[in-house]
Amino acid sequence: MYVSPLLEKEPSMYPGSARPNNNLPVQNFVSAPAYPDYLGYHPVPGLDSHGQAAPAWGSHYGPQHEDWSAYGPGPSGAGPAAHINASSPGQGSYSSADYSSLHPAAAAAPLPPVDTIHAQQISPNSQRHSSYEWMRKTVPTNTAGKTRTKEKYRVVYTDHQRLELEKEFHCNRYITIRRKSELAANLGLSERQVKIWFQNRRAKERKMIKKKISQFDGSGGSAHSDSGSLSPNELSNSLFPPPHGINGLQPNDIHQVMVSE
DNA sequence: TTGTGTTTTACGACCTCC
DNA sequence: GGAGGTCGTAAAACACAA
Repeated sequence: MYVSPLLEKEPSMYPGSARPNNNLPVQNFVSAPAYPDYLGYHPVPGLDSHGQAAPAWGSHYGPQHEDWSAYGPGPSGAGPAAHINASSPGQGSYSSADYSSLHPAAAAAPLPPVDTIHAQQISPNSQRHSSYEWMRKTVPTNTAGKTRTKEKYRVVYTDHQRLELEKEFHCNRYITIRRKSELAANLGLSERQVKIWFQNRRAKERKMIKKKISQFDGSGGSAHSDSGSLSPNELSNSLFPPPHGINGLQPNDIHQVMVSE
């Protein structure tokens, strides 16, 4: 089973969904290859003993999405994030400058060389890291995971939690029951939280696709012809079809079967 | 410092599938 | 009926401009 080496180091980091003190040893993220660009994240087949080896991005879910580019430019050096990134090379930004789901060719292109990734990762380009500031340490003052129905409206997930969730999302848009359990256990989140995170993450992706499409439409770009008469939702669904068979095989499982054979 | 806009968690309503 | 899906929304967290 895939357990991040990082997670193994902190199996009980966060009881419940509690926001831990931000004394997270994020420096340890060096083992997370480098996420300046999720194109650079290739799931290692051996990482997941139950065959969760992530498929090539586009195999089941279509090409990667432009939103990965949103993870860059990362807080690499400036601003409040600097203090952690300086010591956590593995926590670079998720920048993917050229990446766009609307450009399948980009997804089909070979992965950028490591040097490129590294160059992006350490790029000082950090003018706007607001939206993706999650790479940095954030507010720590929560106690145990509290929700709207409890004492506190919401918690802020740690960088570590988000990173691992993003990694999983990068591999698979839809998480399997097993992986959900594993992630929840490893990250100190509830399975419900993991599920909702994925739901929200997909929603975010759809939103970004929609936005992208509207931009194309607005600019009268020829790209419109590619999606033809597809609505944003249709396009999104065609790229990332929802799984069928909730408790049965999901796309991930199907892939697992294919891989294992 | 404050106002504003965006992003992030979390939930409810409703739907589909088994 | 229960699980998970999307969609819409609330509100906290956050960044940034004035």
